[in-house]
Amino acid sequence: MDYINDMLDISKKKDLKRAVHFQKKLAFHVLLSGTPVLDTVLGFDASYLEKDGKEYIISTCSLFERKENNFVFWKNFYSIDEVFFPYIPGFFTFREGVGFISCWDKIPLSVRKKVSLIMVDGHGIYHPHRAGLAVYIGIVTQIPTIGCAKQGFLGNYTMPGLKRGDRAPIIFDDEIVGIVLRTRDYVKPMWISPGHLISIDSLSRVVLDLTENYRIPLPIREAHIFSKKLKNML
DNA sequence: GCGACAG
DNA sequence: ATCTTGTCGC
Ligand SMILES: [Mg+2]
Repeated sequence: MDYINDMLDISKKKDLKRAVHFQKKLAFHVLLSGTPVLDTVLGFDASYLEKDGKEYIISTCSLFERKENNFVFWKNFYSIDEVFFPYIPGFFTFREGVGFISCWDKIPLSVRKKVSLIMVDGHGIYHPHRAGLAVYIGIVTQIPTIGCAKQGFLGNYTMPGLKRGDRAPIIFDDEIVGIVLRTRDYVKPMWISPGHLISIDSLSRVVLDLTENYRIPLPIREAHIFSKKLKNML
């Protein structure tokens, strides 16, 4: 099946019935194993803008490379597209997935193939059909992907301890689908779940390695700042 | 049926 | 996500 064109078509037609079916198929192909190598990490985020009654999404991909024991900014990419699909919890892929595909297209193949991990501002398998935005991106790119959300969603979880590194499992449909992870002392935690090609056990190690002075993982934070900067320049 | 509900 | 300045607290 054509994950890209099918998703784009569903998004443009706002076809929720097909969207549900699409997500169920997506979930079937998720692989919850693997510990990604952290060489080049990509962070994805987006911001929105209204112009002449039309809504546009400003999508950004920020790349960081590991040098020794820390990550150094490499380069940014962006795209701007009109969006038709509204924000509906549980159908985020059909809104921001469109932006990701567009931005990913801007990245040269030589750069793309260096990416060893993708971090997404949203959920992975912690989703009604175990097919959040991070799952979609992971399956389309076939690169290990992690969903890093700023808020919880469905299911059950308890809040972790107050220190960086403290965590608690997220349970949905009687299964552990991710973790609530404290990335900074005394600061609101992050809700982390696998997108594709990564195990739940390796989630905390990877996310903590990419968060030091801020709550949000470095690549996602940079993508967020960059998309807003672009927006304010238009 | 009602309310909650990633960004 | 977006509309928005200063301000309080860890
Ligand atoms: Mg975002």
